Parts: sequence; C-alpha cells; structure tokens
Amino acid sequence: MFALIDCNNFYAACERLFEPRLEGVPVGVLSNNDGCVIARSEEFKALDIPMGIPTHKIDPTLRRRVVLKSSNYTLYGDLSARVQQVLARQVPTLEPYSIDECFLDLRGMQEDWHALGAHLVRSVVREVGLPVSIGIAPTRTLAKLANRQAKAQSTRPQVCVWQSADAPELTAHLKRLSPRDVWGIGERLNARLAGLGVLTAAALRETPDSELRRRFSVVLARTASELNGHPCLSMSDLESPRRSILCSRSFGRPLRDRAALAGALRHHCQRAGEKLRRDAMQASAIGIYLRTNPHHNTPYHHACEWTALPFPSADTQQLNRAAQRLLTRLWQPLAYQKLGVMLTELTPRQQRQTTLFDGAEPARQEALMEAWDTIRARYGRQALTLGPQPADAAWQMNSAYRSACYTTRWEELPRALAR
DNA sequence: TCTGGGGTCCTAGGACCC
DNA sequence: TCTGGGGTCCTAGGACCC
Repeated sequence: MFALIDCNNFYAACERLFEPRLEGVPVGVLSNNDGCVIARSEEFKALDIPMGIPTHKIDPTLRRRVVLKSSNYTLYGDLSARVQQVLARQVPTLEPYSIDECFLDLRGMQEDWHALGAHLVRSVVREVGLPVSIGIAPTRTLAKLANRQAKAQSTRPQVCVWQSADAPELTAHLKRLSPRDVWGIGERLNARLAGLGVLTAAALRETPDSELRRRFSVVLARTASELNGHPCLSMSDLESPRRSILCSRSFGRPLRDRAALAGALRHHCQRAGEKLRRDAMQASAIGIYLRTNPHHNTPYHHACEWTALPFPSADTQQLNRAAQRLLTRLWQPLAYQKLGVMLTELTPRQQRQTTLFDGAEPARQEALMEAWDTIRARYGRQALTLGPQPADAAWQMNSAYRSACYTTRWEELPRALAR
C-alpha cells in the first residue's frame, strides 16, 4: 500500500500559521514578482477567482475583499521540511514529491490503515500546525485519487482508504471521474481520449493496454495499469538524481541595460553554483536564455545558447565566466523581461577527472567555494556576493506583500503578546 | 503598469555506422 | 521490374507534474 499526504492549500495555510487574523479570510498567494495568483485559501476559491489569473486582472471589487501575499519560499520550504520530519519519524519510507506532498511506501506494514492515516494527520496538525489530508491505496496513482477524495470530506481527520483496486466503491467513484482527474493526464491527453470515447477514469482503466501503447505511449499505459492496482512507478523513478538545474527570474521591470543584465546573470550563477554544491554535483554544460515579454504587443524575442565547460565544475566563478561570455554573444538592445541560467550533464562531485596540468588549482577552487558557502551560511547572503548585488537593483523582482521569515531568521521571529 | 519558477520523461526523426 | 536489415546517438518538441 502507498499513501499520499498533501498539505491543504499549503501556501495560504503557511501564511495563516503566523498571522491568525487571516483565519476565515480569503487569502491568495502570488507568484514571484507578484505576477499572478498561484495558491488560494478555500474562501478565496469560493469567490471564483481562478488559479493563475494575473494580479492586475482581478476584479477591483473582489480585490478589496481579499488579502494577497507575495510568495515566501523560505517560509514554505522550512515548514515543508518540518512536516516531512514528523512523518519520516513514523513510517519506514518517505518520498518527498513536491513542496506540499509526499508519498509513503507502506509495503511490509501490517496496519489498520484508517487508524494509521488518522494518526499521521493528527501528528502533523499537533506538531506543525498545518492541515493535511491522506489517501491510502495499492498504487501511487490511486493514492493520489484517494487523497482528493479525503479532501472532499467535511469531517476531520481527512483520511480515505481504498483497500483494493476492485473495491466496489472505488469502481463507482471512477465512473464519476474524468480521465483529467487522474495523475499524469493533462488537457491534451484528456481531449484525445475524449475523441476515442474514453470519457471516465473507469473507461480509461478498462481500455486494453495494447491499445493505449499503440495510440498513445507507454506512459499512459502505465497510468491505466496503476488505476487497475498494479504498481508501475518504482521507487527509483522518484529517487533518481537530479539531471538539470535552472535558475531564472522575471525582472521587476523591463531591462535594456547590459550591465544590469550582467548583474542579474551573476546572481543566477551564484544560486546555480550553490544548488550544485548542495547536491554534491558538478556540471559539464551551461546555457543561458534571454527573453522579452511574451504578453506585450512588441515582437517577442527569445534567445538561448549552450556551451561546454572546459571540465566539469561546481565553481561559481567558472560558471559565471562561461555565462557572461554567452551573454556577450546573445545580447541585443531590447527590453528584456527574463533571464535564466541552465546547468546540465550533472555528475557526482566524487567522479571528478583531474588533468595533467591541474596542479593545485582545483583544490584551491574547492576550498574557496567551501569558504564561500560557510561565510554566507553564517553571516547571511548579503555578506558575500559575486560582484555588487544591491537589493534595489533594477533587475530585482517585486514582492510588495511579503511575510516575514518567521522560522529561519532570528531578527524575524514572531512575537506573542500575553496579556 | 501589471502575466512564475522550477522539474521529469518519452518519441520521432535525422544523421551516422556496418 | 526489382534496391536490406540491423544498430547508435543526438536533438527538438510534446506531454506531464507541482
């Protein structure tokens, strides 16, 4: 059996945790740059403001009735880690899936599943304070559906267990669901399935495997098989090492200035290098891309170029040198809206191949990056940067409604007032 | 004025080899 | 009249997830 635990309205719930006045209020969380709505509380959903709507297109009347927050990933990431710690303590295998979800592999456990689910939900509520729901079923795909069903319950704790794929209540349930509701089926596949007369999740799982492979792909065949109770997604599918790194941001305002773009690029290279070193990886290729605003009427321009590094590296300075050369090649006098750095061909740091002419240089670079990471961890990210990176630089993103980093910065600890 | 930022996997087709 | 049967590697593009 597998379980899927999912935090309800995660970002909105995180904001509420430290700001109780938001309880019962429609809360929407905005994307980076305060661009559009990416998370909503139940009250916000009830106002029919859709997911993904650009912030400036929210009806002004509704805008006055809701609270909008800029996204605060430092806070969400820390709370996510706490939820996972609570769960990991109680089950043998936990696989993080996204910032607000994880799968539990319950194989080998002999339990009253409902009691276990209720216990896990209560422990997260008690120790972290966030509402979660849990679905338990014979495959991950079914556990995802069970979780959805749990969320629909009005009673707490929200737990849904499907003991077997043939359970009559499950079959009846699948007849009411669209294939679109199934994990792995998006708009396109749903439309193509509808064209073939496959209109429900139940119909999908009854479609012969050979038919699905022939007309679609092995991916959809696996999904159908999972709906039939045969686990097809192995542990290693989700555990496989990272294959690429992308660091990108939209700018707070259009950027023409080359020096300013170079500053943003340094910042992204710095972040990319830190991600690499945190995972003990090195990259063999680096790419950058630049684009203008696709939503404007001006002609859209998108440029992207890759280069191989002389040898695999996790050194911020080397990444930056290569990236700046690419910028020189790509830059044109245009009003850019977004810039990104991509790393690929990642390998573990231990597999480093030295060359005849290395000398002491690699060891020095490695020591330098170690000192770099230590200093930034101890004295803060502003203490040491690759070139000037002022907080008010033209390329910095907007985030006008940002909450404090309550759990990760001493100076932003929440205060409780006792009267 | 104002529209996010990450990731993964699979397939088809082209270019090449014998 | 009639032109094989195996491979590999790479890339672009499409699909999906949160």
